[in-house]
Amino acid sequence: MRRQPKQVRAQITRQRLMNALDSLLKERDFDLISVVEIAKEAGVSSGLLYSHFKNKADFLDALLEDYQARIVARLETVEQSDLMAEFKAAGGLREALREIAAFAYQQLSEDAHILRAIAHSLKSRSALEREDWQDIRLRAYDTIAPVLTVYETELARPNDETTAQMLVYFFNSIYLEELYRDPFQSMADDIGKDRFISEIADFAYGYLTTPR
Amino acid sequence: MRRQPKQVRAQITRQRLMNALDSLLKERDFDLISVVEIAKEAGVSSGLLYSHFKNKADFLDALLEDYQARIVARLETVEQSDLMAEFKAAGGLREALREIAAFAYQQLSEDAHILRAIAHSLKSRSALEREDWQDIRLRAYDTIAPVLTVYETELARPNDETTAQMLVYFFNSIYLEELYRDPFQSMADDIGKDRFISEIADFAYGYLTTPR
Amino acid sequence: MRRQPKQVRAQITRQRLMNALDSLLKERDFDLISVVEIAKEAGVSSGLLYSHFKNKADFLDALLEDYQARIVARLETVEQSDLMAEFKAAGGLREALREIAAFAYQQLSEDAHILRAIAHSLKSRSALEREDWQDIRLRAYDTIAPVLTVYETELARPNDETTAQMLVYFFNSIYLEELYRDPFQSMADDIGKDRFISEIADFAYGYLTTPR
Amino acid sequence: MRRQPKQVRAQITRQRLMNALDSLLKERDFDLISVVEIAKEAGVSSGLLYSHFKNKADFLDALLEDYQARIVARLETVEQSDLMAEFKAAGGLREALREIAAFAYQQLSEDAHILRAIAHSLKSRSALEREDWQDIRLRAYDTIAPVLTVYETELARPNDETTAQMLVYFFNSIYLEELYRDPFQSMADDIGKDRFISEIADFAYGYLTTPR
DNA sequence: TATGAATGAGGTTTCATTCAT
DNA sequence: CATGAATGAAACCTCATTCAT
Repeated sequence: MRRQPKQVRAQITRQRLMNALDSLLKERDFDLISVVEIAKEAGVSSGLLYSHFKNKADFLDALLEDYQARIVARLETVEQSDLMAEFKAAGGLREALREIAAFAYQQLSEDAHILRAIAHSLKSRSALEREDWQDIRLRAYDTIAPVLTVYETELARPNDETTAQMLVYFFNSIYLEELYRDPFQSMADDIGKDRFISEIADFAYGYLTTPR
Repeated sequence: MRRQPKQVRAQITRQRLMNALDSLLKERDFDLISVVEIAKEAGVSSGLLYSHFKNKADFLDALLEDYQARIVARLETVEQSDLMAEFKAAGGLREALREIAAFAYQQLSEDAHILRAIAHSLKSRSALEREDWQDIRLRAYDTIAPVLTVYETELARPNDETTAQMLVYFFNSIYLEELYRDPFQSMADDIGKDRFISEIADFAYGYLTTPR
Repeated sequence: MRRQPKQVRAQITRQRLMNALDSLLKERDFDLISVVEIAKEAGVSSGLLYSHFKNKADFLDALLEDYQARIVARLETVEQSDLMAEFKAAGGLREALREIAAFAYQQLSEDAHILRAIAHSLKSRSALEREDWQDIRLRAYDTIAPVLTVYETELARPNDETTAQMLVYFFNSIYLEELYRDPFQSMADDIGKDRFISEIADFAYGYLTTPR
Repeated sequence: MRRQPKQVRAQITRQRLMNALDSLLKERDFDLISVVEIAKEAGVSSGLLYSHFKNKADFLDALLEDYQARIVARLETVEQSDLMAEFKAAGGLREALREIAAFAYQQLSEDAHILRAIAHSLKSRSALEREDWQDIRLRAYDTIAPVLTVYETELARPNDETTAQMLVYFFNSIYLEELYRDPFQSMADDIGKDRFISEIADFAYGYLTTPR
């Protein structure tokens, strides 16, 4: 077996560590995950983590940065995707919002653990570093805005930045609470996931179609 | 069983410990607060905590139980208060919802750290013990339902349990995210607290006045 | 109810503390018994212990000294008792030794916990203080010696100090091990208490009736 | 399951920890020895103990298990050794018992601290786990029995299990008391070690040669 | 690069002892 | 005398981090 070129091998290790942490974050808070556990999950030694990252916090940062890049790429993709076309071709605003609500739910299901980690991590940071994350909110707004424009006639509210931001904020907050809440308190479990999403879409629809 | 201090001095100390924890929970998760810190904040020695509570977890439980009793009492008070009368005497549903939204925001501002601690604590508990907390959600629903009834003619949605529950859930989720989020991501800071509350009330109003 | 005279009241408390410790020593080593436990068992407050004794170790010392006085008194009593007469009037040396063995076993059953505590306590003491305990061994020898004299014709060994001391030592060691050993290793449980005592008496009998 | 160190270095450290504990047990009860002390004695940091053993109790268990294996091996060795041949070729039962008594004393001198630790440890165990230790008693009996058979004509007592067990029990109890007792109470110090052993052998000899 | 043994600071908890009441 | 709240040293244990191999 030929040895992997050093750089490539290091890249692979780095990725395995990242995946390991990502995986463990789905079940536990970052603080409750030990370096040894991450290493074991990644199938490498714990010391190796410190060849790749300055320390444990820095490791989490790296994961979050990677995620950031990925989510920006994904949002860009969405903007030009069939999905976007579908949103625009829906029967009307209500229908479009239901699709958006379902899409947002699905996206956030996948990323909830990361977003929680971000929230957690942001508490120990300077204001400066936060800007990148604020960018993402703006991007999400850029994605929603064009769809709203398509159904502008149905809107009772100005199709401005605040409106779009409130929508993004709304979906984010509701879903993150839902997804990170323990199962026994979940609305989605109480009334069914689809019904839940539909009700959430109705909040958004009602908001948009009621004059300010 | 947690022991029931008989002496006045002990009661005072117990309260100081509780207040210290309550205060620290406003800035940090329970897991990140050390017993020594709590004791220092309370102005007592660390060992003393263990004459009042079996261990650190039990200490948090005691705080949450106290809070539970307080919140139940408060909800009962609200049900018969002038506030309730005000809600019912508002100019209409929209006006009532704004008042409710403002009231809910103010209440949750005070309790957000405790509710976070509850969510955190619930993760390590049996289903049985959760029931008390579910009761509280039902109580909140009992508080909102009568107000909705007053404005029943304005509702496009059935004035049933699901509707009221969605409302409670909505306020809870949105506000908890807002209040526990770090300030740099806060909508209330971006657009102003009153405007934020007003927008949130509009989500609720739109939801209620749009046919299902 | 008239208040007890101070001195008497203090004496009673002291005795209750002593009894509490004595009682607890039957189930646990001194180190594993907390001051609070002793106080609770005695029905007094923990601080009170320190009005009567300098510290925890001093408290044990006091108990042991009391025991010492009691045992000396008891040995004196035995020397002039019917029991002694019985030993001397037994059918022969073997019979006498069986009675002595049974008596010693019964006495040590009652005192095993104290003797253990003594052994434990002696490890942290100066040689000087030990003398009192050596006295007791001599006393026990004084008790046995006259009985041996009665059956002197049966002895194959000189009726001297060493012989008597070996006997005392023998009973002490065997019984203390037996009584303090955990039940699953006990010979008395394996072959029956009476049989065990009889075998032990036979060791003594064989020892005494075999020429040096 | 205790983990099985794979690396040589780890094995050495493990042994150093074991030796350190073994050494400290010679002067103090396990409960009175702190983890920090053990680590200091072993020349390592305290935390390291926990990479080798689950906790302090588990650490003692490991030591005892190692000892158990060693003692079983040793008993097997004795059974086929020159020593055994010597016992059998002694001038007679009395001579043989003196040799056995001396041998047992020497063995127990080396192991007294461990046997004390076992006794102590057994108090917090289930009956099941004790069986291994009972095996050892039986093994000791197996070692003595063949010697007794050689001198069967001198025995006045049946050469059966009870007899052999009483002998093992006798040596164990007497010697453990003697060796663990503090020096100022020791018979061996009072009358000389060899004399003491000789007297002890005489107890055994008298027991065996006196009809039941 | 990679390993995992080793470190040591820091966390929770216990308990003998003191002291205000 | 008596109480029990309060103290603080010391115990066990965890885990991020370092470093010899």
